[in-house]
This record gives sequence, structure tokens and C-alpha cells, in this order.
Amino acid sequence: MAITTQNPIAIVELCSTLRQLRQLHGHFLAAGVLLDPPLFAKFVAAVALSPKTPHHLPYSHELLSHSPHHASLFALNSMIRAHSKSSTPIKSFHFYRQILLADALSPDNYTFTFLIRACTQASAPEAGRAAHAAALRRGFLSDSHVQSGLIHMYAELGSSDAFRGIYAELQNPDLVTQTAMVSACAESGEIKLARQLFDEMPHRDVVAWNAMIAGYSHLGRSREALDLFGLMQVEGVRIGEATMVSVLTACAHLGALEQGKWVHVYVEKNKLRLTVTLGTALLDMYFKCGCVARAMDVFWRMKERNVYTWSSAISGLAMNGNGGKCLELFEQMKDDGVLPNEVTFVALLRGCSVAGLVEEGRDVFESMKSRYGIEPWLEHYGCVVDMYGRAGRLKDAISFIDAMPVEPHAGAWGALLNACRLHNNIELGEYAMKKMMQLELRNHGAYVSLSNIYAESRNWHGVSDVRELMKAKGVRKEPGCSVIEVDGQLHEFFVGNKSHPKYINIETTMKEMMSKLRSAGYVSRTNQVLFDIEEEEKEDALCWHSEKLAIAFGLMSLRDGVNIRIVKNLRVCWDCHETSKFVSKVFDREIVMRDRNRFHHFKDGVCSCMDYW
DNA sequence: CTAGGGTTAG
Repeated sequence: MAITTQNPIAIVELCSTLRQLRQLHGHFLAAGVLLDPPLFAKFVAAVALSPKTPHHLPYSHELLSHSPHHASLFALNSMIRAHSKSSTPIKSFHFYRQILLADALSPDNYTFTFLIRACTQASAPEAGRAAHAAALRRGFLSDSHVQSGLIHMYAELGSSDAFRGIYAELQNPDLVTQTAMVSACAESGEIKLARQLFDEMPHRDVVAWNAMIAGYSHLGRSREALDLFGLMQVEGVRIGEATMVSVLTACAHLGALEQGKWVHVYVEKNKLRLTVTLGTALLDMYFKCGCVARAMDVFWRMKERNVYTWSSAISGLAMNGNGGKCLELFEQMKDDGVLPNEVTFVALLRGCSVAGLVEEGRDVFESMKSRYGIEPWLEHYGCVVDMYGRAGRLKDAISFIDAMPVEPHAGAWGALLNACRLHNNIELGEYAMKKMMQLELRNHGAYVSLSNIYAESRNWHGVSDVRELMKAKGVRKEPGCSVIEVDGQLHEFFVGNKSHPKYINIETTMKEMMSKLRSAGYVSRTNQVLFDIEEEEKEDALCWHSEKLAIAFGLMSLRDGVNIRIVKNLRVCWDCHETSKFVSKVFDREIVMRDRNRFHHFKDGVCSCMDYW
């Protein structure tokens, strides 16, 4: 685009380096464009909000401080807004102070809306209450956007009483405020109340619908999210980009590929712009449905990619076991000038871990602190332990734990425990378990891992001890559940659950399937059967694990050549994993299984995880 | 065309 003085804001958005911005500024200055205060304000705001360069915020700050006479309320509000979305939201107060100090200026409803949002972003309760008090003092509490901001803020801070109190005192909350309340209730787990408020709303626009759909999505109640989306279409509400993002999140969670593809087609048909957010949600959906190629296709088609986009892609590749590609993508991310954040590093470390790239992973972990100044979260430590452990370097894993500057959490010990299971180290496994117990954890996963370690070595005493322990501690195992999509319909299976309408056929298919597998050399192993089931039920239960039911159902329902795609809520057990490998070979059928941790792509009798998970 | 809803990891 040629630089003209007609479209200053559009040109700012095209700049990708600080130098370009400075040049542009000089150009506009020479042309006299920026003498017009409103235009100057817009320019500064555009610079501040420009996502391309990491230096945009300091630069716009600099522009403002060199032109005090141009520091209009509009410009300062925009700066507060820009900072509220940045990684340093609390700096918004700097501009708030500037407004207060300027004789000719005083804060308005916009100022408080942005300021409150900044406090929410920063999770800063004191600052938030101060902003609340100031807004009250200056009489802006009647503004619905201020109300909405406050409700969101207190929900984010976890003070349910506070946002309820605010809402209760309002005589006539309008659409915006009601929507905020729906979203706040959903966020604090009160989804029923949220739905009630939503249903009672006299008028509901796209935003309200979306708040409710997103509420379900966030709580993992994806089915309800999709149901509500269906209702929204029936009511003829215009579907927008944001709606699609929530719907895609729900599809991703469920592994509902058909519905997800439908969204993709809808987006293209209706020529919705593939914005960063929508594109990211779309590629994430494809990744979580196991469609790596499609996901990467969307990724490369996107015109703009932010840290979410890159992190999603890296994480998607990691989940699908492609660690080498993760590191490659990370290099490209850096070339692109996008700064990685904590989440990017979680994804990267997981990628190194699944691919056994220990040295690379260690470098990544080091550079995270030294180059990017990011303080590791507990998750990062857990990933490193997992990385060493998975590679069989249990000594490195344990010394890494010992050297952790923070108290090791259940995740770190859990990673070690899983490594002990993979590498049959009972002694260290027991030690890890003991450590976990001291953390008073109620997570059943650890008990299952330990039990499996005992079972591998046929130590049935150990197995029953763990079972007793679980009983004593009142830890219950979450029931295993597998979901399979057939013709766009999701079918749910639980262990030994016989309630499916086609159960008789499933049972027949299952028996045939197992006998075919046996003649192909499959031998069932009862040693990893979940130990909370009585002995005599073991053999039986093994045959009726939810993923096996789902596979049988897939075999009888899906045309030849269609992949069987299964989403499981827990980790897959050894026996089901083995069964899947055999099915993929004997029936010449690919199986894509997403478990709690990662993907397993079964083909020709081999799994993409190489039996390491 | 300054304001409410939406994206990543566990």
C-alpha cells in the first residue's frame, strides 16, 4: 500500500517493525496530518494497539509524552485500553493519573470501563476496589459498561458476593449488564443460575447468546453448548465470529469433527474473515480431532498469527507426538517476531518430552528463563521431569526434582511415577507415591499408576494395598468414558454400559472382533485391569472397557476406509491400546484415539506413540 | 467506529 495521508490508521496496522512506525510518524509529521488532535489520538491509539511489534506500547507512550498538548482524553483512554489488554495492565494507572493531573481533563465512563478491565486482567483486587470507589465517587456506576466491567472483575477475583451485591442493587440492569451477570455466574460455576438469568432476559442479542454458550464451553459442558447453539439458530439470531469460536471450542473438547467441519464450511460460505481468534479456534479444533494436516493447513492460510496461534499449533503437534516439528515451528515463531509466553513453553516442553528430545528440551527450559525472563510454572517443572523420566533418565528426573526452587507438586511426582511405570522401577515408584501421599492428593490417577506398576510385576499384594489405600482415603476412580462420532452424532460409552440402543449388535460385533484378534495373535492381559473392580469381574471388565465398546460400534457403523475416532476422558489402558493396534491391522482400519494426555494414531498394527505414554 | 461475549497449556 502506498503511504498517503488519507488512511493513517490502516497504514499503522501494516507496520511490523518499530522502524517502520517511526518512519511513518515522521512522514505524517512532515505532512502535517498529526496536527489534528483527534487524528493524533487515533494514531497513538493505533500504535498502542498494534499487535505486530513488541515495542508498540512504549513507543506510543513516548509519542504521547512528547506531545502533551495532544494528550486528549480520547488518546489517554485509548492508552488505558491498550494497556488493559497488554501483559502489563497495571500500567493503565499511569495514564489514569495523567488524566487526573491535566487541568482540562477529567475521567469519563470510558476511562473507568478500561481501568476496571485492566484490574481484572492484572488480578489486582486492591487496585480494582480503588477503581470501583473512584467510579462511584464520580457517579459512573449508572453506566452499564462500568457495571459490566465491575461484575466481570469481581467474578474473576472470585468474590461472588461482591458481584451479586452490585447486581442486586441495580433497579434496571440493561442488556449489557444482564449479559455480564450471566457470564459471571457461569464463570463462578453457577451455571444453573446463569441459565435462569439468561432465560429470563426480555431481549437477547448475539453477545448474550454467546456469553451463555461460552459459559457451558468453559465448564467443559460442551454438549449443552452445542445444544444452545442449535437453539440460537432456531431463533434466527445472527451468528457471528465470536459465536463460532465458542462452538469450535466445544467441538474441540468433544472431538466432534463433523460439527467442526460444518463451522469451517459456514465460515467460508458466509465469507467470515478468518481472524486470528477464529483461525486459532479452528486449527485447535482440527488438532483436537486428530486432523494434523487440516490443522496445519489452516495455520499456514492464516494471514496473521499471534502467540495463541503459535502456541496452539505447537501444542497440537506435541499432542500428536511430533516434537521435532514443534521445535521447527518455534524457530519460525521467533523469526516472525512473536514473543512466546508461559503456555508456549508448556507446549514446547511437552513436545520435546514425547519425542524424547532431552537435550533440546533442556535448552528450551534454560532459554525460557535466560532469554525470555519467564519464571517457570509448576507445569514447566512437571514437563521437564516427564521428559527425563520418559527417556529413562530417572536419576536426572529425581535430581531435577530435588533441585527445584519451589516445593514439588503432585504433577512432578506424578510424572516421575509414570516414568517408573514405563521403565519398571518399583522402588522409585513407591517413593514417588509416598511423596504424593504427603500432598494429601485425591487424584485417582496416581493410584492407578502405582497399581499398574505392581501389576506389571505381578505383585498382587501391592495392587490390593493400593486398593485399600484408595478406599481408606475415599478416593474414587472417575468412570472411564469414550465418545465416538458416527454420522455427526456423538455416541458415549462407559465401562460395561449396556444402554446403547444397538447394544445387542455391539455385543455380537465385539465377540467376533475379539475372536478375530485372538487368531491374529492377540493375548489379553489381565494384569492392568482396574483394581477397583472385583476379581471375578476382571476378565469381563477388560473386554468391556469403554474404548473397546466404541471401537466395536465404530466397526459396525462406519463405512470402510473411514477412520474410527475416539475421545477418552482417562488414559488408555495397556490392553485397550494393544487391542486397538490389532484392530488397525486385522480390520485394516485406522484408529485415532485421543486420551487424557495425547493422541494415539493406530495404523497397520502400530501406534504413533510407539507404546510410550 | 474508545465500551459488553470469543482463542492456547493443565
